[in-house]
Amino acid sequence: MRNADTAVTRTAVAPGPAGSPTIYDVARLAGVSIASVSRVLNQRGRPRLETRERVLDAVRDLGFVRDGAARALSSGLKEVVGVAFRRGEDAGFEDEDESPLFDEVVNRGIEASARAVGFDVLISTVSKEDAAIRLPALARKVDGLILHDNLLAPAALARLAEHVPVVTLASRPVAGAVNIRCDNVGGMRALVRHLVSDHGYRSLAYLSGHTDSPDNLARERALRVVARAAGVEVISGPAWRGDYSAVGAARAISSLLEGGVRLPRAIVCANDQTAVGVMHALGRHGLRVPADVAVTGFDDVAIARHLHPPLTTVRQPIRDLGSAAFDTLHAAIRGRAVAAPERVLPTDLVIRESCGCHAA
Amino acid sequence: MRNADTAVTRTAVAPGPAGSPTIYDVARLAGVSIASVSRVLNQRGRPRLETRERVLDAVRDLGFVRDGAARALSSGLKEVVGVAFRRGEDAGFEDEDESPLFDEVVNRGIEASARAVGFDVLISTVSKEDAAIRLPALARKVDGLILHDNLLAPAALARLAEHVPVVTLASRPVAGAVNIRCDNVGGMRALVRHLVSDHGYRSLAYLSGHTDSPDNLARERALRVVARAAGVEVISGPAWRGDYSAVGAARAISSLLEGGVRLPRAIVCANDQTAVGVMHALGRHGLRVPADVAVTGFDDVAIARHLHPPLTTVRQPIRDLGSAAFDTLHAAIRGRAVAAPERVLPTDLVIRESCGCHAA
DNA sequence: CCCGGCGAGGTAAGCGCTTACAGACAGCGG
DNA sequence: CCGCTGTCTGTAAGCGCTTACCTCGCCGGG
Repeated sequence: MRNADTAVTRTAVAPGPAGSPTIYDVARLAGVSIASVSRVLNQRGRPRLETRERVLDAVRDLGFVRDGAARALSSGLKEVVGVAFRRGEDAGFEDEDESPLFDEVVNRGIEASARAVGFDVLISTVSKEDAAIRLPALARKVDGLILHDNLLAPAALARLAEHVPVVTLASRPVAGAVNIRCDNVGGMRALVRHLVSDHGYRSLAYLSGHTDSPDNLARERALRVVARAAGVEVISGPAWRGDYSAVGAARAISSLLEGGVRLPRAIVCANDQTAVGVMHALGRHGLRVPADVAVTGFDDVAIARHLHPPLTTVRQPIRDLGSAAFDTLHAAIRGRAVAAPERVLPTDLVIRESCGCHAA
Repeated sequence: MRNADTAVTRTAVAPGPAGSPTIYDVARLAGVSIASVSRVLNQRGRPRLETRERVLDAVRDLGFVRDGAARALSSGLKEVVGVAFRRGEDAGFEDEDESPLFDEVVNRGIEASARAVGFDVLISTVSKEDAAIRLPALARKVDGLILHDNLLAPAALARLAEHVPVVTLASRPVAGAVNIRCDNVGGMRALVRHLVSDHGYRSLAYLSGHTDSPDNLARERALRVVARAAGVEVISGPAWRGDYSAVGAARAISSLLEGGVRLPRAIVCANDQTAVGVMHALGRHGLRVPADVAVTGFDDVAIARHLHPPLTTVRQPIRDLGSAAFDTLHAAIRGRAVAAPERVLPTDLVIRESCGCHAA
């Protein structure tokens, strides 16, 4: 009755959009109950072959696809994970950035893994200010959350994690939330040793990323530790502050150069984008890389290989970072697995030419 | 009863995730009915001030947020739009691309507009083969779809559009689906006229994008029309086929050069990424831009301004493309508005230096 | 003093699914 | 021939919300 009723109303009122067939329509056409339809669709029980076929035929004829909201409400699984990352706090957006590169690749990793198990990805850019309001709301539209950057203070994060599985990327582990990051220390150590031992450079500078990024902090610290141990000078100061972007880096280098500051033998950049900006600015001012100043990156983004000269950098398995984040989250969504509070992915030193090495 | 029941079960069984408070919990704590809670939350009717406050207090105390699936099922609005774009058909993914730039920026425009009305964005990359299966599924998780590239054949698209509002980007209008694109012809016309009339170049080549992209086709056609009218030679051939990516373009130029082909006075690229690759390859072979060969782009992506020399290109309001797509979709979701089958956004010629002009 | 009108709030019916439970029916042994 | 088992299918409850509809209490006017 309810069934016939709605069907009538529908075709009468809205023949266009909003008129998708329901499971009742399928059941009626197939001459079975909605339970049978659901069972066939979900492969539960052992429906008779004939039943199966009738249902499948009806599904095909009607072009029926289950409604996500109804399924989610009923089964308690939305099959959607939310991914939040920071964007557009300062600055208008015209010049804001030229490279969503890193996050974008991570997201692609997330998405690939998600699709493999039938999940979709709800992308949301959030500013740090409204994270406290937006994230809980986002949480109710998804089964779990992946947070880029460290969008939430530990306390707020822990509170959120009580209600929904949460995985953070390149942040710090917090009760209830697993953190995924790469081995910054190992990578940076290998890189600096190469510059110091193999090339014999005696002065370095670190052009930083966002100062509240754990990755950035860990990288800088590792550099300093190795440099100090080797008795190598580390030039630093407020002018050496970047923001992970090429424009920001170029700006920093230009103002350094125009201020007549002495440059180190090698500039170690917080990430590849920064290195792009640095090489660009250096080039503008007539400095050659690596002859005058060596430059290195971090991440091994696709462009790194195509720069002039090719960039020596530390490879992170960026895409894997995303896959790992999703897989961990998915495990948490499924059962109550997830042992370790943190998962660290390996990094590799990739030697190309910007450090002063020659192509083979 | 149901109410008390579930509450008890919950706190007993799952104190962690999955234990979000429901509207029943709020109602009980506030000492009102669920209808009142809902009314306060949705601002319907005129609840007494005291009722309002009790509800709001309870909501705050419990940290209650409405479940998206339940809301969607009940109200018929998911407040989510799906965005699908093509990715990873050919090639593994290691070298696949270096620039999600254009689509990414469009998506940001979509997201910004979506957030303004409380919508979220479900991102999904789809290959052309499984589009026919994945898109209908995606459609049932969202209120409307935005399709980048032309993922679906017109017939399939029209069928999909019968069930859910659809907006396409840079495609062709189809019954039931609105298309959003920019004024390719106007932009290209202005660009080619500048090269021909202002600079007097007598030979051009067009380094294409994907051959099944309507944008690409329109741009090439416009170029040919203007060139022919001016009696200017257009060099072409299978070697001039790119794929919108910098690596693809660099590869094309390199093989052209190594094949000893004569280059035109100016290379008009299908998009900015292509121009990046072209300039890079040209540089590698000792050719100067624009002295030996002029190069132009299309899109005016952020890097265009920072190239060496700065790129002359045609600006598309990329972000606006996304906003317009969302706004159009949103209108369709709301009521049955949406008159025109297509919306064309303006383009502007942006003259910088790669065409041969000098900086001011 | 009673009744109609009015407005706030409660009751309950769905939204389209999944699934526990019960019914129906066939095949079998006792 | 009855009852039991084991399959398959149907019935209906419920997921957490929104909202139509109705109740209740209060007020003013007749």
